[in-house]
Parts: sequence; C-alpha cells; structure tokens
Amino acid sequence: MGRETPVNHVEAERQRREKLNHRFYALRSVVPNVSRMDKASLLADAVSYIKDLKAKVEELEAEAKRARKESLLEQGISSGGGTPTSATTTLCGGPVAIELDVKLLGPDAIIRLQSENMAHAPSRLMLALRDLDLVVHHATVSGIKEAVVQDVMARVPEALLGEYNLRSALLARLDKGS
Amino acid sequence: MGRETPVNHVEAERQRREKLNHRFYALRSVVPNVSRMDKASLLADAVSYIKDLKAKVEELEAEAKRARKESLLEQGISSGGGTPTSATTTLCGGPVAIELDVKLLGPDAIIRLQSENMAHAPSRLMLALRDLDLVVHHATVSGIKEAVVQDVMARVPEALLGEYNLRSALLARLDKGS
DNA sequence: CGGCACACGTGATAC
DNA sequence: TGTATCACGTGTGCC
Repeated sequence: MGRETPVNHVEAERQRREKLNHRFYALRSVVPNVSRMDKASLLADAVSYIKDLKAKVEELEAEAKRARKESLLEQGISSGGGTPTSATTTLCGGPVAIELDVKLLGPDAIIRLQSENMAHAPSRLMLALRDLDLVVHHATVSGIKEAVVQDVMARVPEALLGEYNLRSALLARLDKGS
Repeated sequence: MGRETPVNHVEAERQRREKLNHRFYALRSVVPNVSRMDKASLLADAVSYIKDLKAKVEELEAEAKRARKESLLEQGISSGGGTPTSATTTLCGGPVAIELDVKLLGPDAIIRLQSENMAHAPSRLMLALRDLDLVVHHATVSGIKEAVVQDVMARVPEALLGEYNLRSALLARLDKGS
C-alpha cells in the first residue's frame, strides 16, 4: 500500500537536530573561553573546563575540611557555656516520648504526632502510614531542636476504621520501626 | 564534466564525525551519573553539572573567605548563615513522570518533587531523604487525584553538597524504591 | 581550486 | 506499530 509518508521521519530528525543544537548553545552559555565557534572545540573546551572545576572543587573542599576541623577544635575548647545537649541515652529500654492523636471524620483521619526529634521521624511515620495503606492527602512536618510535630490528613482503609484501632496500629508500627 | 571524485569529501566528513564522537565520549568520561546514553541528554547533564560545579566553587570560595575572616577575627558567630543561591531544574522520564527541583541555600536545601500519584509517594521521598541522611526541618505533601507535590526543607550532609549531586542521589533513591 | 564546518534527507535499528 | 536515536553520504557556503 501507500508508503506511510516519511515526512514524519524527516520532521522528527529535524526536531532532533534542533534540540541538539539548542543543547550545544546551552553548553556554550556555561563554558567560558569559547575560542572557536566550532562544535568539536566546544566539546573539548567543556571537558577541560569540567576538569578544571573538579580540581578546584576538590582543592577547596580539602581546604574547607581543614578549616572545619580547626573550627571544631576552637569550639571544643571554648565550650564553657551552657550546652542544651541532653541526649539521655534511655532510648533502648524506655519508650520514646510520643504523643499521638487520632480523629476520624468519616472515611478520613486527622493524625497528629508529636515526639522527640529522633532520627528521621518523618520517614518513620510515612512508613507506618504506607504499611497500613493510608492514602495521604496532605501532610506537614516541622522540627525544631528537640521536638518534631507532624500533622497528616489521610484516607483510612475500612479494615482500620475506628479511632482506637487506627491509633493502636499506628503506635505498633511506630515502635516497630525503631 | 566528470565529477572530481567526492571520496575526499566523504572521508573528511567521516573523520569529522569520528572526532566529534570521540569528544562526546570524552565528555561522558568526565560527567558523572549520565543516566541516558543519549547524546542530547549527555549535553543537558553536562550543562547542569557545570552549573552545579560553578555554584559549588562559588559557595566554597565564599565559605573559605568567611572562614578566613572568622579565623582572623577569632570570633564565633553563628554558622547558620545564608550563602548565595543557585538553581537547577531537570526532568526525568522514567517509568513514572517525575519533576524534581533542588535549590541549595548554604548547608540547607529546598526540595520540590512533583509526580504522578503513585502508591505511597510521600513515604518514598521520606525514605530517600532518610537514606541520604538529610535532616528534614519542614515538609509538606499534598495530593489530589493523579498528582502529588511535595516540598521539603532539610539540612544536607557535606558529602552531598552540590545541587547536581543531591539531585542525582535523590533520583537514584526514588527510582530504586519502586 | 580545496580544506573545513555545517544542515539536510535517508536507511537502519532499538524499544 | 509508531517513536525514538544514530551514522552515513551529500549539497552548500566560507575562507
């Protein structure tokens, strides 16, 4: 039958070239010292430039690390003031301080979790929600110093309906993810 | 009259192509995390990478200058300073449509993730953040129907500084957690 | 004239 | 099956 007009192919190739050339132009805009307008030279210059930047970054990072250690030393010496570090290591035996509030509105739930700022609290709650198949509609999490508070609005699967059920399941999941 | 055999022309063009491809290969060797083997993507990644390196250099230089002044003054001002900002945006066409935007402000990052409303998107991002040791200061997630958008403010570990690095690491983690 | 660099259309090919 | 990318040969303009 009639050939599927190859004009599409031509046009596609044209767009591809156009895109490529645009990328080349973008590359030119970020690489200084573009001696030749030549594409090959541009690529070569880009490579050298990247190598230069890499070396520079590495050098500066080493210097920064050095400076940081100095700074840490200074801090360690001058740490005569009151430090707010409590960090009672009672994580193991004792349960972490947690306050969990669950309210149901029809099939949806409003969940409020306030706890110590343990490591990666947000991922913990989100994992618990995921494991229980709660569909998150909206969530906020804010952490300051030693405390973190999370508010979540989500849809609850029928099997978990009932504030007590939901709260228990959430607490179990939260403890489990220690 | 008889055509002056264009074999020279052909051969010249062939060598030119060969040279260009070699340059492309060289560029690949200095740009990390080249997701696609595609030439256009390589150029785009190279541009992002160069921008990122530039920002990193600028940031580190500012920090070095600041550290130098601190060292000279021997004064301990709070280090929660704001350093100049830079921006990076790209789009990743994987199994799911994802748009990830990362902005660095000194040691902190502002992360914006917009994606399809796949199952449990929030836990995914939070897991990625946890795995990368980002300390989340504030986060919001809102989902409606087929789309979900997440905004996060978090502290970035030194090893991950650089928008390109951070973005790549996040993308990798997000893909991994399918 | 000839070297050089580019854009174009085309066939092949992978997903 | 269409939709991507790529390499190739060719035409064209510029020193």
